[in-house]
Amino acid sequence: MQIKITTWNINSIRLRMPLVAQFLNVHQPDILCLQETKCRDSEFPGSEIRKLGYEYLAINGQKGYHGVAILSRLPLDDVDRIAFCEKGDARHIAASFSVDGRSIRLHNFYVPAGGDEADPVKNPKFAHKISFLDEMHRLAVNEAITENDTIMVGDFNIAPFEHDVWSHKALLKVVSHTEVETQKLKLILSEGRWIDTLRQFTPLEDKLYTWWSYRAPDWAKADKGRRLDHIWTSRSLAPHLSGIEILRDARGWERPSDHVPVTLNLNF
DNA sequence: ATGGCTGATTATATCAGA
Repeated sequence: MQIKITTWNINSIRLRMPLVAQFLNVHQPDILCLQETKCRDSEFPGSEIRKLGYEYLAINGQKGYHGVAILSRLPLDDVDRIAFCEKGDARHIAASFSVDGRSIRLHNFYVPAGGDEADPVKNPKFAHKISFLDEMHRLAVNEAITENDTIMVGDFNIAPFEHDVWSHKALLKVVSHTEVETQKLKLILSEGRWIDTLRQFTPLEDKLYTWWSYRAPDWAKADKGRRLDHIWTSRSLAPHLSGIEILRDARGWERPSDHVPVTLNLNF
């Protein structure tokens, strides 16, 4: 059987619920992981989502900022929310689902953006991002996670490789592509023996973006994108990976998010 | 031309995003 898992930074679930409904109806993922839902759990449009066939919801929201959620057609168990950096931010949610008789653990992250200046002394937001990555490292190299069927998705807010940004040279000092961030993310990737599935299916020398700034007058023409959204899997899932899709078209929808849906297909 | 825009907030300016 085939399973589709999508991650999408929605930048307000309440504002963009019509786009979510359109996406679910057309693309029919089994699981949709959202970031930047920007609302309390009590304000989350759960009944509308259930009517679309996504009966199982795991949400971790807060007022106005951040917020993550997992929408699923498959039953979800063992929901967990890790409070990274003890800030009270809603930036993580995990749940397990079953497919082909095996239990798969799914972690959904919203890594801090990190502010403007890539200096943890001058910029507390960048210090927070670094601390978050250090805590994420401890979690993601733990054998209890890496030696089991696990998927980590989300808006990691880091474009780790040269062709994950429109210009490597122009962005080396821009938060999301600085050396300290890309090295930390690559270390998690290698020490945890994760598979970076978007790059598994796209050569490193090909440009790959999932986000385009709102500020470009013509985002498609300028095409100054970055790959900030990720889907990583444990080694154990390697034989089951069948493809990825980045829905670039979604950036051109009416009142779009600045991120587009990113999907992994698995076969069991 | 990496902020030129966008979204949330008990708002009519400020913060955050990246």
